[in-house]
Amino acid sequence: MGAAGAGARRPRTDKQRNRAHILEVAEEFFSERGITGSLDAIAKQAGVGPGTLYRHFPNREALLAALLQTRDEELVSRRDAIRREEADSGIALARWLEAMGEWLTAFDGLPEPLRAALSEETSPLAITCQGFITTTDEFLHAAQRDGAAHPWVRGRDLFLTVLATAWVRSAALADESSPQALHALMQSGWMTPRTERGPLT
Amino acid sequence: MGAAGAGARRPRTDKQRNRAHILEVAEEFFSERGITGSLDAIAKQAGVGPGTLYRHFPNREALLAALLQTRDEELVSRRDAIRREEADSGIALARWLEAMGEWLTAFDGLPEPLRAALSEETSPLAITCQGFITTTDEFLHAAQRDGAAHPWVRGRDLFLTVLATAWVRSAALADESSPQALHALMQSGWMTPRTERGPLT
DNA sequence: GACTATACGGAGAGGCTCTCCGTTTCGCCA
DNA sequence: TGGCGAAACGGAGAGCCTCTCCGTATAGTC
Repeated sequence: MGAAGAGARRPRTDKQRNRAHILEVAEEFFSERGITGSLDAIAKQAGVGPGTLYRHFPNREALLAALLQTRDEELVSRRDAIRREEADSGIALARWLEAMGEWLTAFDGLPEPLRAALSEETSPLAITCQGFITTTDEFLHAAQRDGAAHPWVRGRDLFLTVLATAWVRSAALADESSPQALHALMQSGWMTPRTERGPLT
Repeated sequence: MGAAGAGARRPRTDKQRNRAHILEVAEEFFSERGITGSLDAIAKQAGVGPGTLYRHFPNREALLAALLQTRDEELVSRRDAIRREEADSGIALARWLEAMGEWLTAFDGLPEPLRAALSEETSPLAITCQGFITTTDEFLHAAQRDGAAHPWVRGRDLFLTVLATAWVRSAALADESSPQALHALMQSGWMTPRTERGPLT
């Protein structure tokens, strides 16, 4: 089973090698200087021509999407871990939102293209976002069933809030207590007053 | 009184005319296409050379700051109106935050440079932001005195929240009810439960 | 080892920001 | 009203970026 066609050639090894190497270099590049650096510079540092880079990844968004795929899988693992470990649905939701927030700090400037992708259909990043929203909805519905979250909140809104919070973080960092404050603000926005429930820390 | 020096020449009329005309064109340009358009295109449309534009406004941020000054004054008027008209400090704060949010939609893409300006000292936009934060603090302190706002919130955090909300709005607009939802989320973040107080609409 | 599909590389087109300097225009004063 | 010097103009162009095109090199197959 599985041989698509007898005439199909095995893909060239240099292609795969180049792709992998470009990704390595881009990962380091974006991590250190943010996602707005020059793609030609990445190609040069990877020792390939610009044409090669653009053939593998037709634009910055595509390159970014490929880089995020690995991290995306890590986030899926965290999601499963939370599901497994956390009995309290409110805390589970809080942990999931926090995990997404951390994921969004992988590269400086990451929130921007994700926001842009949300408005477009044909973006590889849009699929990632949609997955996040779906998962958020699952955690949220559980929390709402248990009365831990306001019933009028939706997963999409929570995702947007986390995204926006990640976006302001770089400005907030100038003031050391702002990140916590924003986190608290956001949390007290969706969370119901925990009168009958234990402290959430 | 006030003649700085006897040798001071009156500024050239073409200079002032050009400056005003560039601002007119830029206002329209930014309003229609967002703030990321080509500055050279603005110069061309204004009928001046690029050199002239850049002599008046050394970079995009300076041009933006000049454009915002007029609108800034309008916001100051609204602030004064709120102070004059609104007795309930909680509602006053809510109205002020809403006014800032509207102000931030003047041009598509405006939140981004403002966030960037927050991290820098030498930006003309930073002064504007600082003014907003100060005013927010005033409304907030009054609201906190009256028990309408949580005591742990700070003006800076509220400003950042409004800024972030304005930033996600373009993505949120894809879904028509998101803006309201985000607004509600944010508001229930800083507002204390209004048990003893009238409904806020 | 030859043959062909496949991928590579880099020159370069087109666009943007911003600068520099020769030329023009304006305000002042006689 | 005319001349003069300061002030402003304008556009060529340097430098950087994204992305394309096509002649050349190379991997896989037989």
